[in-house]
Amino acid sequence: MAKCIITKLIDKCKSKTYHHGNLKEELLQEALKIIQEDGVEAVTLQALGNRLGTSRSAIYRHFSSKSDLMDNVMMYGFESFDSLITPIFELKDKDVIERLNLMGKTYMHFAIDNPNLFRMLFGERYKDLREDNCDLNDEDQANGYHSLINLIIEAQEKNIFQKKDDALVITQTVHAMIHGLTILYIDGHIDIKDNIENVYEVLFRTMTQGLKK
Amino acid sequence: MAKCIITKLIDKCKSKTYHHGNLKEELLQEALKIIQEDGVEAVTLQALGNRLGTSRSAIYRHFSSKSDLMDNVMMYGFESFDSLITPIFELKDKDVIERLNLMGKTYMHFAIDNPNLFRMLFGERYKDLREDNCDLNDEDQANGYHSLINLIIEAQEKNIFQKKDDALVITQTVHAMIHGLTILYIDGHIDIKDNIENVYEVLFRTMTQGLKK
DNA sequence: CTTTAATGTGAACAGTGATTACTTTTAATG
DNA sequence: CATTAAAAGTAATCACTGTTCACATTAAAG
Repeated sequence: MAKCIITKLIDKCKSKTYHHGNLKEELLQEALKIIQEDGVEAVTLQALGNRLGTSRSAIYRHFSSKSDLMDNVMMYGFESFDSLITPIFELKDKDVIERLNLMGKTYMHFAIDNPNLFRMLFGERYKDLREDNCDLNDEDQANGYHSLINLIIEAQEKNIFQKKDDALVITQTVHAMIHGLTILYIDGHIDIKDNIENVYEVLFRTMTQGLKK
Repeated sequence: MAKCIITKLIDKCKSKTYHHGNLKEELLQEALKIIQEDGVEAVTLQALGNRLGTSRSAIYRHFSSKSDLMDNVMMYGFESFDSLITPIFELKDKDVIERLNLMGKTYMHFAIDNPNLFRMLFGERYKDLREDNCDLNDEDQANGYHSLINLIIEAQEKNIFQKKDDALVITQTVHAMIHGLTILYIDGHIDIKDNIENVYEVLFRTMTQGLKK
């Protein structure tokens, strides 16, 4: 009798089967939500357990450590980032500068929409990950960078950008410029009262002007 | 007798007076050292206590919290950063571009020499600090930024940089570009085999070229 | 001196990630 | 179908974190 009520309560709480179905997937999604809402430091095993109706140690049935879970979260993040960026390079009807501009704007707005995730993806942590887990490096970063390099090479071949500097170095220059504005903005080092779109426009114009043939 | 030996041991350990003299100052310096050596996350009250020969709770006689201590560490960091940057703007014998170039190089090399401190100073944390503690904002950042704006204005007045865009916006553009290269490099997103000085040179040339009259 | 204020300590507390022995549920096998 | 083996979740525990508080010690002021 008593057990019946308890069981019912548990059912209500979990609102699912007792073995929770796909806890692994939900852990990743919930971690992403917490990162979005309250930042990466708010992702705690307790918080995850509370929000998913499990104990905090349940995680260790699906990930070897919290670090392991966070690494998987980052892979999700990179996929979501890539799914925005990659299609841009396929827009062959738009000219090179337009595509580059769209890439830059998309890069910045992904960061504005997902500041905490962006910091995680492009911050220091990724460096450690590269050393241990080569999957991310080869697949995700190289993928995005490869497309960007090709865009720069195309610009050089069409005599829009100068050719005296190496395409890779120019690619790094372009990335650095756009990334700098992005990270300074989301970290609050550019005053809110200034129109970020305006600063972006000046930066992008300065960049393309400076790279011209 | 026994006490004598113990006292001697304690003296040997602490190698100073029992009331430690200037623990506040040493806490700040030691925290800076730990940040330099092992990163900001290695700064722990236990670690500080061990290295200075005190208990971890001794800190609370000098700072209201660890956060408070870290804020003071940041003020030290900003001072050290400013002492490198500010003199550059006074070199009136060098032309505007030279001063700007020196500023950019100094900015980047400060970060290369003190990556963990740099991340702390120009990362997300500072945003929170600005809201609470206005001292830092008004004194440090505004100070550095003010000098840079004046340099940009000088470049505009001498017809070296274009005048159609606002000096503040150009200043933010310049900062973003140099900061972007800097942070990408120290966070390991630019391959080590590439010569960072070379990428800097291309970036700086692109920037000044793009800002020309 | 004596008193008072400043400074350092050790024990406690709640929170963190992690490990362990244990239970429950699912799935596979005879 | 019943039994067994594997998978999945839990509670207790550990070492660590920052923080607080009652207490001890030292320095300074009266």
